[in-house]
Amino acid sequence: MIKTPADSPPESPTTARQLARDEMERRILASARRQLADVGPARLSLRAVTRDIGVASSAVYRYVASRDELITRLILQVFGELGDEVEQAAEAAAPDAATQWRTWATTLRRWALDHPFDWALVYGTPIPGYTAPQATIDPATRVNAPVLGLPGFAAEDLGPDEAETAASLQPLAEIIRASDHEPASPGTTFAMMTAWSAVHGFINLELGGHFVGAMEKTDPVFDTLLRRLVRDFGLERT
Amino acid sequence: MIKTPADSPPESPTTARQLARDEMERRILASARRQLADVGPARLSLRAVTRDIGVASSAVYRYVASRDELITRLILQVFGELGDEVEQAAEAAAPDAATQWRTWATTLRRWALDHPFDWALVYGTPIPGYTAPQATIDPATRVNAPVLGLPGFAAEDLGPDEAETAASLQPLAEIIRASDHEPASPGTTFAMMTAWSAVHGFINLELGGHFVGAMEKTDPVFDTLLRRLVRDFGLERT
DNA sequence: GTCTATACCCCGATAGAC
DNA sequence: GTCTATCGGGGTATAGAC
Repeated sequence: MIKTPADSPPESPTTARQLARDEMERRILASARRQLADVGPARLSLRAVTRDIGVASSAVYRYVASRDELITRLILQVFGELGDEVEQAAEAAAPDAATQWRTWATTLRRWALDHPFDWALVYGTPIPGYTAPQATIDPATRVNAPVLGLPGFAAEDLGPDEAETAASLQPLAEIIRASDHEPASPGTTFAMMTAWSAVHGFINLELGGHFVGAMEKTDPVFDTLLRRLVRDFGLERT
Repeated sequence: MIKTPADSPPESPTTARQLARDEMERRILASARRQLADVGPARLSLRAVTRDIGVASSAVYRYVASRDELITRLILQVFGELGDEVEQAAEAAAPDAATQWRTWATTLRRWALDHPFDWALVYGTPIPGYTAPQATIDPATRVNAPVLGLPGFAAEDLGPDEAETAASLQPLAEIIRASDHEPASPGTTFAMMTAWSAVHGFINLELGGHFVGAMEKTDPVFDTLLRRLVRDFGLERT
């Protein structure tokens, strides 16, 4: 893509226009993110965005088709940022399964505490009247990807009386297989869902203020929780 | 409080007025509950309530001081219903710790799945701009009360390197002590918080649709989760 | 691509007549 | 206790001029 001077003027009209468009989109999304913290996703308003960035209320429709589409783009952006975060943390951490898993969980919680409203947008109560389109699924799975294939994630197999549980977790096993990881036993998939639930539950209870009055500092308790999960799910043997 | 005929007419004016008032309050709260499912707590509207029950928009202010107060009364109502539910379930169940705890957790989840919007009001993402008053604390603790004093709730003690975790859980131990239960060790309070997190995490991930595509049936998985918690936290020995 | 203007809605809260 | 009227906001979305 080397341009000779004859090919185009130093600033081609297309490029300049595109730059302006990109900048406008950036401003819209940034303003919407700010609004998210103010009034929450359910009361996001396109007009408030236009007021915020100083354009006419109708101007925004050149960039965003509707309020719902704006929400979708916010979700994509948030999942993208959180996905980047956990990926970078995974790369920076030691490769053993125990460290990888604890890094993932602490990164998730740290990010949730630092961006509670963004977290709520994707993992909080669903927004009534809004249904996330299919396009949000892939970015969502990326957040969990770093721990999907961790070896040794299971302290024990499911018992013969837990066949129904094992069967119900087949889809997750299929996802793991499709991601080019070692096949996961029912004990593994069950352990993953359990650990996932425990982490999300702790984070959401903490964000909701439900620990106030029952817990002094939350960091050490979460840390102990992770240590137990690592031990109980056999991750420390790797 | 026996009334002779001379004391008051068959229907005293006070009583009739009070009955009408009660009925009106009932209608307001019922309509608001319906709205909760439609638009969510963030967009609850007093005007919509008045439209719904067929009175002038200003009439509602004789019964509710403000939108925030209506939300507070909804929260109190929801905690009340959920508290009744878990209490009744606890009474109907066998008294051993394992059964009591599993009953509590399954009742919680069943209620959440049956009343997802009511559940979200009290355990979902906080409503931006609204802060729950102190009066909501007691009804909230009643929901957890049935499992506060369960004996044997701890598989193991916290280690000496987990002193900070133990210290952080002191407030919970104090709550338990104040409720006339056996003193709870740090291992017990930690186990309680862990179990609580796991249950809430599962419920909220399920309600958020985050299990779709990864889990077929959720009931057996939750059941297995509870069995493991009971075993790991030493509840089955009682 | 931005603007004004517009159609047609929504809201919380209060004043004052009945 | 309920009403009408009102103040002073808010919103989605489109049409059409520039």
